[in-house]
Amino acid sequence: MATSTVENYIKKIYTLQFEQGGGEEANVSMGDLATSLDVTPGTATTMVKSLAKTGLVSYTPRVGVQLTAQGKELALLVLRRHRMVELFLVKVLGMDWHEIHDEAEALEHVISDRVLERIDILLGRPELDPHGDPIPDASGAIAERDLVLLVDCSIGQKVRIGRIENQEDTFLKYLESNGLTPGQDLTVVSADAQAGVISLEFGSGENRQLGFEAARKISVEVAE
Amino acid sequence: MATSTVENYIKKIYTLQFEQGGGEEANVSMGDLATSLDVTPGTATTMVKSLAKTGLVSYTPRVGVQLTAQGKELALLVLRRHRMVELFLVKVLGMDWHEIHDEAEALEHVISDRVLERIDILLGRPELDPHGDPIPDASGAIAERDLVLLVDCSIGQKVRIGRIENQEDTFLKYLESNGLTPGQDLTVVSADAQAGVISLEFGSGENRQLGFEAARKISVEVAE
DNA sequence: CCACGGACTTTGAGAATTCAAATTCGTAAA
DNA sequence: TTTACGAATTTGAATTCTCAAAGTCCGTGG
Repeated sequence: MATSTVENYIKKIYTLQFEQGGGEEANVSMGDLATSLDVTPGTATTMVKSLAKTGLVSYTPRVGVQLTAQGKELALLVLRRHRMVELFLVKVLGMDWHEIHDEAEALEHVISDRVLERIDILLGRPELDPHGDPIPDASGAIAERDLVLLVDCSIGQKVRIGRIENQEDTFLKYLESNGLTPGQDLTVVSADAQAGVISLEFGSGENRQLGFEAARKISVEVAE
Repeated sequence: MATSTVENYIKKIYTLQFEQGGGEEANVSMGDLATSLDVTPGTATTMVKSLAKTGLVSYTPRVGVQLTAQGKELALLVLRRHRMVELFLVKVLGMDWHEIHDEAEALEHVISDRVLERIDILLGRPELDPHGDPIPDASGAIAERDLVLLVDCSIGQKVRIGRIENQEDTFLKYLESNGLTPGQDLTVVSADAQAGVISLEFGSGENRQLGFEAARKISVEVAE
């Protein structure tokens, strides 16, 4: 079985390749990988070479890594465990939205299929984690969505918060206490490009202003 | 922080020293330790020497190991996590009593204090795990009980199942499907030393026979 | 067409954990 | 006492993961 370390590398390569990079074709550089895993470049190179030997990635020296089909499968499984655990911690254990990431980071490597399935049932086959990230299903499929940055929305659009791009603790805490969590429906009331402020209205009629800076950290689904 | 391996050694030394051995004074032999951890004796010796260096155990070559106060504290914390997780898996995730041990074995090393506290609250500050083993409280204290083997009980005694000494899957499965779980109240109706059979009565009036072999694997509290 | 700089790779080494095999210790029996 | 056996320890080596530092590759500016 894959060690925690291997799972972390594979997961990171996945997010770098598919969620921040250009998809199937994209190569993840050793530099980026090393930086985001907080190891030295030499360590990343060594590890990636060994991952390549086990068939989880394909590696071209001085170009980068890509996941193989097998690697992608593992990545999605780890992501599934991570996100399921996060949701579980919030929904079942009542933990705060902003304190769950590190817990999930540790738990994601030791959750068996059996436990995962139990949690999945308990939570009612959820599709999104508390950050709004999609949870791959047991076969590794992820529900695709069309997301745009809140800052790019035009006036009058009805939107639903999809995911939060920034995982900083203070930001999450702010959003949480202001009801700006994934799933929340909003209407863009106005946007002042000069002032850099966007105005939102909740279903309840309440209003809230957000700076462009913050509105760039929130992705939304636009209602048809 | 202690690695999983270190926690496993400390936990095993604890159970060997206190739960199967002679308590505070007892020395755990390298042989016993190695056997129950499924490593070679040389490995146990090496590891124990390094544990001694970190102050978790005191080690006398050719005599054995004992936990220091510090080691005992760690052992009780690990035991707390293990047992709490087991109970959690049964109570919250609805898993079967006999399939939880291995899961807990992995999870016990990655449960943070924060999560542990949440689970503790969710379960209502429980004192016993599903096998009937006491769960140390957050400060490491364990509720003491007076247990005797069911096989040693005399006729007419009212008893409550305290713990199951044998963790074999098939045995646990049998007990579970026959209602012989910790907490269950029973009366010893008769015992035939020649036949090696003991007869039990449930509160419901139902009766059940158990061989001495099995009755030696069940510990009970005797009602005053 | 070459030197530079930055990114990447290689190399040597160390920590943690393990095993197999050789050695040593202690004691119970002779 | 001396021996012999079983238990424990030591030794040498492998695995996995890591770092620091030295070496290599390659696109860019001159």
